[in-house]
Amino acid sequence: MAKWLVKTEPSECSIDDFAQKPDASIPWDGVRNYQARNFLRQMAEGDQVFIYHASCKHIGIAGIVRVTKSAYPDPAQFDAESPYHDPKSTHEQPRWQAVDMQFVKKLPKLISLDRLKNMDGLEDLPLVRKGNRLSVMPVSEDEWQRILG
DNA sequence: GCCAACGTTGGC
DNA sequence: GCCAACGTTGGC
Repeated sequence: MAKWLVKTEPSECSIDDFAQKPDASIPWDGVRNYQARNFLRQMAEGDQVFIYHASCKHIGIAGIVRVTKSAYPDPAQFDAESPYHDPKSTHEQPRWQAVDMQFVKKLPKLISLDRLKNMDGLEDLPLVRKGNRLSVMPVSEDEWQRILG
């Protein structure tokens, strides 16, 4: 079972939004980057995912969710009213995918970006590399355990 | 296919 | 709010 990390602005969707509806599957949509999309496509039901809070006061990994539905066409791409609308996308050949995710747990204490940067064994994690903007990335089992450890 | 211009991300 | 880094767009 693979492990992942996704970035989010907590003002948009935070770990608390998942925690408030622990039984609900929440769509993870709006990914509009090809590399991130390709990782979304690889997600399988049951995969665990770190929720990373970005562009906010307390930056870092805030909790864990799991994939409840693997990739399907992101409805927002067809919605002309949506900020995620993509006029070049068609139902026949949708460009963008979404997955559904469900709450697993909130970490007792947020793991800050600063701590992640100073942790051994995370050198290959795109998150801590300078200038990296990838919003969906794989996390190896070893990296996952080091982060939780 | 190149690359300059532009837009976005995201830490600080 | 600033700005470095990066991705995308579009003219040529």
